[in-house]
Formats: sequence, structure tokens, C-alpha cells
Amino acid sequence: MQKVATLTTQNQKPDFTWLRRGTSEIFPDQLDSTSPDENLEWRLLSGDRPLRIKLGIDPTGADIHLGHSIPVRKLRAFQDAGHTAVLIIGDFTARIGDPTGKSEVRKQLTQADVRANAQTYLDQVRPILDFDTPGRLEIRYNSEWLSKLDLGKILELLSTMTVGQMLAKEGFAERYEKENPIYLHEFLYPLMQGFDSVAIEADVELGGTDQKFNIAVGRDLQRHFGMRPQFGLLTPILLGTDGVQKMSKSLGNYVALTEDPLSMYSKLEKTPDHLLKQYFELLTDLPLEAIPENPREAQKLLALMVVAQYHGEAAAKQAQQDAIALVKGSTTQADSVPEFSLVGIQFPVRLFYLVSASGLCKSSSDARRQIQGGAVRLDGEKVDQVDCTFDSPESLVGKVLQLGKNKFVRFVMEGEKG
RNA sequence: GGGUCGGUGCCCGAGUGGUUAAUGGGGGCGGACUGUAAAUCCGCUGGCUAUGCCUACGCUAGUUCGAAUCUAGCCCGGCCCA
Repeated sequence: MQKVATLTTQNQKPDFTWLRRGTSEIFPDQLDSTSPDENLEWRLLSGDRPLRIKLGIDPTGADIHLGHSIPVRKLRAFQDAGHTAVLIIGDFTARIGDPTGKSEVRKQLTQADVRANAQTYLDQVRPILDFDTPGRLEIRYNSEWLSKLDLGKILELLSTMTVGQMLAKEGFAERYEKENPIYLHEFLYPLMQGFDSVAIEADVELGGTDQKFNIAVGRDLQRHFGMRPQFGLLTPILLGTDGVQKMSKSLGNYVALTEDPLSMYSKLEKTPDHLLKQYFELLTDLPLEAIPENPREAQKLLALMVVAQYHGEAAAKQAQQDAIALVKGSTTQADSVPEFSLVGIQFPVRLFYLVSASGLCKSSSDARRQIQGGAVRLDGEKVDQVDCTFDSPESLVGKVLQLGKNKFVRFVMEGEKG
């Protein structure tokens, strides 16, 4: 408290651009207040102890993408400022499925699915978070406290909210309007997420803007249980590479954190112009005034910087070289083209089968169509004969098969079929 | 529980006994153009190592030479009533 007093007399605060960058809302946020209950910056300055910064993730799928990385990056920023990141794996809540942003019921996952996903999540956020500095990271599974709630406690949670309040929530309201089903257990989701905040005594909860309702419920519950309510810090929902809809796996407009450097680079260097600024702001630490004027240059720099975060600088530069080489048609120069082993392929083999078996196309029927449509190249030469046949692996090894502008594989002879 | 309307391909949505994977739109993929962008134009859009075969209109049985289209039962959803 003494520290606060000092700062108050000086009437100036340290630089909080790291806090505000890429933040769409903080609440409560009384800008002219110096109360640590109404202004997060003052709370951060109160300095009595490291704050507990909560971020919940639902292990509902295997891959996380750049959109998911945004609140995680913000969490890292708090770590760097000396606070404690509390990463909550929603192993219990995942089994219900967050109804947020969904126009229909989500399927419930089994415990086994959830467990398996949780570990891959942790592996994927490893490059973003500080796992090493003692006291900076706490990983908790919410089944730890949620599975112990008895009916009495559940009733207590339920009685803090009205149906009207629930229905005010965007997703529910929409579904109710559209006369789509809403199941009662879905009403429990915001309360459980809110109870997480109670259980871990969160000071701040991070989340996308779609999480506002759930985070606000957390505040209500903390107050209900006699705790100081957490702050909410909302980050924007990242638009996908199509530039229109939010990034999501089911829409196919995403860049996964586990993607290989070349495909990550290829996708990001095509980032729509109007998204460039936002992508830089949310996915890199580059000062905004340093973004190149020329959109093409900006795309390249963005791709380079993001790939470097997940694969290292050397791999990023290699990916850029390869991307350039591939476009020029000198496919043999590119090192990071994924390999496809011809071991296990029966010869003679026809082209359409190769295109499908190598994973370039989703099916052999699709492969035929693509070939007929002139989309397939072998070492840069267009091949539009579906029945073009190869008698032996020797004629293919080392060559690069290409679909469209961005999909490539190089034939090799080693390894398992795949 | 009762009444009623409805369940079609990735999504929306036509189709109410008969050449045909099934109109149209969206989305997606590919081609041209370009800055590997946007906009625009064009093509493709069930599966199968495939001149043919297989699976598709909630599920299951029927009626028919023949059904997504007719009948019955079941499952699921919306609304109204209780």
C-alpha cells in the first residue's frame, strides 16, 4: 500500500502498453479511478503480491490455432510482469461443452477424449508460456473441485441467477429466437466456469470477447462467496485466414500451432490486407508503427515472425526461402516440402491414386477431378491425364507432386507408407 | 403426456412415384487475372487403384416393376396445450 501511495503522489503510472495492446475490453475499468477494485492498472501497482491470472481452456479438440493463442499470449505478458498464470484445463466442463457462440448443442466428450486432448494442449502452449520460472505458472484441472460439488452446492450456484439473465446471453438468446433446442445442463456451464474463479481465487480472468458473460458470472459468484471480484480482460476474436469469419477449425480458415513451418508460412503470407494490422497487433510484439507500408512486405514479415515463434528463426527463414522457390517452380530446391514415402505403393500406379494417397486430395475421386481441372503438377510440369501411369518408384523418387499453389509432397523411398 | 409442424448432400434449401448422386444458393477447391491479396470471370464440388461398381434424402420394416417422394412403427427437434 505504501507503494501505491508513493505512486499516487507522483501521479504517474509505469508503461502499461503491454496490458492494453490487443485488448478489446477490461472490466471494471474506471479510467479516472485510483481504486484497485475499479482499475486494473492500479491493482497491478498495489504490489502486495503477484496477482493470479486465470485462463481456462477446454480440451475439446486436438489442435489449437492462432486464435486460441491470443489470450495465451496475454497470459504470458502477465507472467513477464511478475504475476502468476493459472491455466485451467477444463476437463470437467469440456464434458458439457461451452454453449458460447454455438448455434447448436455441443456433443459431450468422454473422459478419455478429454484427458488425451489436455496433454496435447499443454505441449502446444509450451512455446508461448513461461514454464520455467518458479511461481509463474500453475496448471489446474477443474474436475478437482467441480466433481466434488454436491446437489446442495449446485443449487446454491443455480440460485444466484435467473432464467432471464441466462437467456440474455447472446448464444442462448439467438437459439431461443431461432427455436433451436437449449438443454438445461448448458445453463450450468457459465456457473461452473465462474466457480473455477472462486476455486482458484482469480484476480483477473482472460478470455475472448465472447467470454464476457461467463467472466462476469465469475465476478458475481466470487462476490457471493465473499471474495474480491476478479477483473475481466477480453481479447478480440481473431478472424480466420479467409478474412471474414472467426478463425475456427471447422471452418478450415485456421493456422494450427503444430503446423509445419512451410504450410504455416504459406498461409500467413496470404493474410488479407485488412487483417494485417490486427494480426501484427495480436500475434506479434512488433511495435505497430514498425509495420511495413507495403502490404506484400507486411505479409512476409508477419509470416516470418509468427513462424519464428513456434519453430525458431532458422526454420522460419528456411520456410520463406522454400515458399519463394516453390512459386518460381524450382521445386527441387525446397527442403521443407513434406515427404511422402513410396514404400507400400503398388506399381504400376496411376497418377490419381498417388495424388490421393499422398494426402494432397481428400479422396481419389477428388484427385481425378483436380487432375482434370489442371491443378496437378509434377516437378512443375502440369499433368492433366488422369490415367498417366508410372511403372516403378525410380521414376518418381525426388520429384515433387503439387496441387494448386500451396500443397506439395516430395516422393521418397524410405520409411513407412504415409 | 396430448395436439401440431418438421428431420434432404459441408450449410441453407428445392423436390411429393419413374431417364440422372438429386434444381438453386452459400461455402470450399481448382483455373485465368493479380501483389501467392481483393474484386471479376470460368470449371469442379458422394465414395472406390474405377470404361464399371458401391453408398446416399432421420432409423427400421412394408406397398410397388420402380420411392427422397406412399404406408406403419420407432428415434430426434420446434411450437401450442397440460
